[in-house]
Amino acid sequence: MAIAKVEPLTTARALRGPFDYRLPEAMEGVGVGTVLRVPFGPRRILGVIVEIADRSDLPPERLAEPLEALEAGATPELVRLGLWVAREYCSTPARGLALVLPPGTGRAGGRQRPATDRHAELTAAGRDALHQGARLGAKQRAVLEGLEAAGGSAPARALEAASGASTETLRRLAARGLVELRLVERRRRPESAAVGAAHGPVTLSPAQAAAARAVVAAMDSSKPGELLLHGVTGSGKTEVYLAAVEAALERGLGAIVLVPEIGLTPQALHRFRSRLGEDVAVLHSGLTDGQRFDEWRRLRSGAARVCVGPRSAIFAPIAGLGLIVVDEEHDASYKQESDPRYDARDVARRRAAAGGAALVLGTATPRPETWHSTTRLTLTERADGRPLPPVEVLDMRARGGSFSPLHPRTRDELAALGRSGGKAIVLVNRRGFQVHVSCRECGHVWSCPRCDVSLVSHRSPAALRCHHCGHAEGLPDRCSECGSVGVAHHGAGTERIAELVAEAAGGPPVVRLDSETAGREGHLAILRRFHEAESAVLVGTQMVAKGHDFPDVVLAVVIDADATLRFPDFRAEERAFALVAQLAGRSGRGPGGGSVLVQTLAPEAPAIAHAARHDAAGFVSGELERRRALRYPPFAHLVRVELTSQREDRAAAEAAALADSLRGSLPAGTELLGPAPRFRLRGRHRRQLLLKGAERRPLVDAARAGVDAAVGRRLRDVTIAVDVDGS
DNA sequence: AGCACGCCGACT
DNA sequence: GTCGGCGTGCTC
Repeated sequence: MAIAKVEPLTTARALRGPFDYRLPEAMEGVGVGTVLRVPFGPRRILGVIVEIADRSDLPPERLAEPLEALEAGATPELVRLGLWVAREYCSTPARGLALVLPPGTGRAGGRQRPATDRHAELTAAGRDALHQGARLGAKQRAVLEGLEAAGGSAPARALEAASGASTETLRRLAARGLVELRLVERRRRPESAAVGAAHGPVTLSPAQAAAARAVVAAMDSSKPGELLLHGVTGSGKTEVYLAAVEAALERGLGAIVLVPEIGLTPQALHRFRSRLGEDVAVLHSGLTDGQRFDEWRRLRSGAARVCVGPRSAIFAPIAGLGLIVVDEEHDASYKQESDPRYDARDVARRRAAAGGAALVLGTATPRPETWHSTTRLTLTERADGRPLPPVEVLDMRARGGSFSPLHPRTRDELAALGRSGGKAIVLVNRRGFQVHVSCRECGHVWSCPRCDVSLVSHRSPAALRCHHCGHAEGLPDRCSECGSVGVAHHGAGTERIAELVAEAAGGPPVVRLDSETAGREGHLAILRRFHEAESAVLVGTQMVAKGHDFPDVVLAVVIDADATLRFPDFRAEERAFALVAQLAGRSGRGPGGGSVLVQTLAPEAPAIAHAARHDAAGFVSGELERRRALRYPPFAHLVRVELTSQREDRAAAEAAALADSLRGSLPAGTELLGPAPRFRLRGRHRRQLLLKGAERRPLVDAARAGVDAAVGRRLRDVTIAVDVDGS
């Protein structure tokens, strides 16, 4: 008797599967990864088969049979991967498995099915009727003629439109056996950018060709391993990926290409599509549910063998993977910030190792961890042969009473741009440039009612907004505490910087790109506006430094480059370095060359100084020394356990209880820090515990044991999430 | 998580 | 007497 071990798809931490079900003989094609609808107590729920066994520990009379098997499910390999994610990040099997199932599975009303069109097909009898003068109505004749002209088969909708016939006409013809009506699957195809001529492979430079050969050699070896493709901005890493993906396809293997969330522009997609055609499927948040489901199925069935997408595309259902590429591997969007808090780069490493695929991590600004542990391939030149632009560091300290956020050199360069044309990008490091509002009389600061942060002042539309939860309220005209009418604004926001930039540059239009304008107009529409302008300045936050390539940018400016450094985060240094280096790489990609200005209060900080010299190797080796000295990853590991609740006392009590139970079972050499309060977010009070130790495995095991014990005590209204080596 | 069961107080 | 509060246990 076949027994299916089924993990129920509920969000509950307390529900511990798997549960055994008896598989009836009649249920065919069922195996590990199949999604079943099963009776569960008085309810019916969905579950995933995680194992097929030939016996159960339970007496047969207690076993129930599944009600139904869903058509689309995951592969056994992906079930293992999903369960691994659940364990590794101390989540639940259901949440790990949800990542590898068809999109929408288990969500209320989210279950997708293929879209179909009714098609009519001319039968032999229909052809005879048409030519041998059978009795036919005018509309019936028109339909049959239309069908014959279309080669014998056509969508019913088109026939009806062309002949003026109704659905009823077709149904009558079908009843007489003159046509056959069938449902034909229709693919809901994601939109692609305007299609130009499919450009074939470009000629690779010697360095690109050598890198591609190394990737292919790895793919062909019995133990492919991992490679870091460290190429300066503009060195043509994408061409190396494309060559490697083509090699994988030639070998009958599949590939996954991960890109940062914001990097998945239609242009980037189009490049893969025009080169690899229908072999490419895309999975990203901009698709409709139907499109996502159809793309998933194309991968599952093998109709597409390459998946391009953000973080979650690491779970693409591709059998026979030969290659995984992580483009811009330093990008923070590879980390999921909700439970399970997985890191797609670590999942990629796991999947590549388990499936015998090669892993390529590409970037101009490698993370210290990757640099430390991965064989390097290097592209030192830009693909067009142009030099990297010179970077000038502007010291913003002690500027003789001038408090303009723009350095005089910045103003001069913008003015020069205004006179001679061309484009500039100005990156406003958001963290240093938010405007908060306080009372001049009593010092009252306007803050979010649901989060413990100050509200940020916006001018158009005028409002105070919370950047964490989206709360918005009108600008105050008097203090809610003391009634004073003196309300002070502190700091200069992106709006203010954009005004100052427009002033300095004179003529050219200023295009603002931040989360606010992107939400209103759309990120791509704004970039397009900038792209199409003759001369313009793009002013905005982090997103101006990502995922695009404008050849006519001659000036890049970073405002307050070190703001990132002033935050207590062990990744602050690498983030500041990447930010400046990535933005610097946007300038001077055209014949006119370019320059970069970096405004900072910390010109000597290693992250700034190395970025100014385009010296990634120097930065990373120094940063690794610092990490070693301070015992940070990759030389030690951090596991963060976060407890949240609407009720502060519950969060505090559970955090204290969890700390107690952890203290009793900590591996030797492990530190436990906390519980520490974290600022309230979206109305939820938070407490955090931090485990620090030399080895990752015992830390994760201890955290999981602690979480399981807490669940055993009943968490009620407290939720727990575990973050491994995050920040 | 749901849902049933059961054991207690405060209403018609 | 019984309606309903939520603490406890169970789901193959």
